[in-house]
Amino acid sequence: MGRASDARERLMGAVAELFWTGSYDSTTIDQICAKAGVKKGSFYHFFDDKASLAEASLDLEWEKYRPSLDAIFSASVPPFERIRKHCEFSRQEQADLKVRHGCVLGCPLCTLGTEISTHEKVLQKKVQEIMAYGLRYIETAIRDAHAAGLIHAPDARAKANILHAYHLGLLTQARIQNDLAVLADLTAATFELLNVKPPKRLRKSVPG
Amino acid sequence: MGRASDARERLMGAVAELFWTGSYDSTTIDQICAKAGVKKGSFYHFFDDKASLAEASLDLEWEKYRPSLDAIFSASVPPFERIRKHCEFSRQEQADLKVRHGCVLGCPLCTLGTEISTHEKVLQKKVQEIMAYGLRYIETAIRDAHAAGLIHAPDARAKANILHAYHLGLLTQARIQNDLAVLADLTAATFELLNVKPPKRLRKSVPG
DNA sequence: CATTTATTTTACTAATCAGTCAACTACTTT
DNA sequence: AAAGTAGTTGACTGATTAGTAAAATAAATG
Repeated sequence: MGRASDARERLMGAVAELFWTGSYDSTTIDQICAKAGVKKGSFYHFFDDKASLAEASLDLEWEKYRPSLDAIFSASVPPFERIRKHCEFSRQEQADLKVRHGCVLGCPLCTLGTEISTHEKVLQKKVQEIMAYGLRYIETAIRDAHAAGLIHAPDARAKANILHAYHLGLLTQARIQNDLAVLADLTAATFELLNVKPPKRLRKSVPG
Repeated sequence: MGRASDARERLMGAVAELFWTGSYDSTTIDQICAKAGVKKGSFYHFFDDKASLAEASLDLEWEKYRPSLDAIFSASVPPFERIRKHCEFSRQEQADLKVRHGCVLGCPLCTLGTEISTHEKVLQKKVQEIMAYGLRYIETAIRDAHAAGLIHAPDARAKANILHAYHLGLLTQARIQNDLAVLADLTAATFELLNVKPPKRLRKSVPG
């Protein structure tokens, strides 16, 4: 088996943070190595280049993030409650990041995807793939809400697309403004988009 | 007065296109010079560095873009019609870009702002400034629509923020997906967000 | 026509970059 | 303990990079 090492994992972690707190193209391999505490020779032992590392890192970060979404969007939770929790989780996450990094960082997929889409096709595809996963959680929640008669949304995919685009747009704005206040309206506006009042206050279903 | 030159303008034009079709950090000064047909010495005659050029370019591009928005959001046009035109202008613009560049490019401000916000504070501020201008057009249209009794939106700013975030989110997705189809729903969804049917088909105002 | 001013050009430096390589180390297997 | 395997290291190369500086050129002015 040879020598054991977690350098591969350290590199993936370092790059995820550097891309998020900075940008893909401004992050050099030397920087990544320094942050991970790995020498450049080792970098090239594990990865072909920056794009390969980024690809592996996206997979890993998604696997680490997935359980959170699975919990938030659990089928055992009422559909609107899922959406509310998702909004508040997202806001809280950004607040934590601001404390830790001094900046509102927004959505890492969106940030990376926007930057590299025109010139890193392999990464673009990976970003698309993971984003599609994220959309499905919302879609399912909408579909369940429709089935429960809580909302009229015969085309759950379309409705989910709207919520998702709004959510990403707001996170993007929060990053650009570097201001958490941008996210203050996230929950309320999301339910405004659904034409319902947020749950907890709402016990009466929309007439079908 | 010395020797006349449009090298300054050529540089600003080149950089605007390079940032939009690629990214800020991956664009080198040599590339910019090559595209503008300007030697590097001349570059540094006119600008201190890439960020200074970017800043000047943002101002210029905004001045070139402004008349389009002024026309679309003319007070002589009914408020919903302004919003509809804006959506369709945006979609058409992306379609033209796709023909010209082979890629859906999304919103240049958003793309640049997302990338540089954490590490180019001067540019970030400039992006914020111009984005705020864009938001005001929507805000005014919403306010006019409310005043005309077409919609119930006592907080025009908040409503405009929602439309704006959705619009940016969709453009971002269109860039990441490299797919114009993402924008197909822009107009309809925008009016769905306003809880009204799009104009032209709508002649009856919402009951107040 | 001489001077001033604005722009252009070329050649240059020094730093940084991605990527290579061969020697070296530590662990596992036989 | 010998051999094989996996990971580490540091020194290296060549290309590309941002930025400089001084001479050359072209237009405007007196």
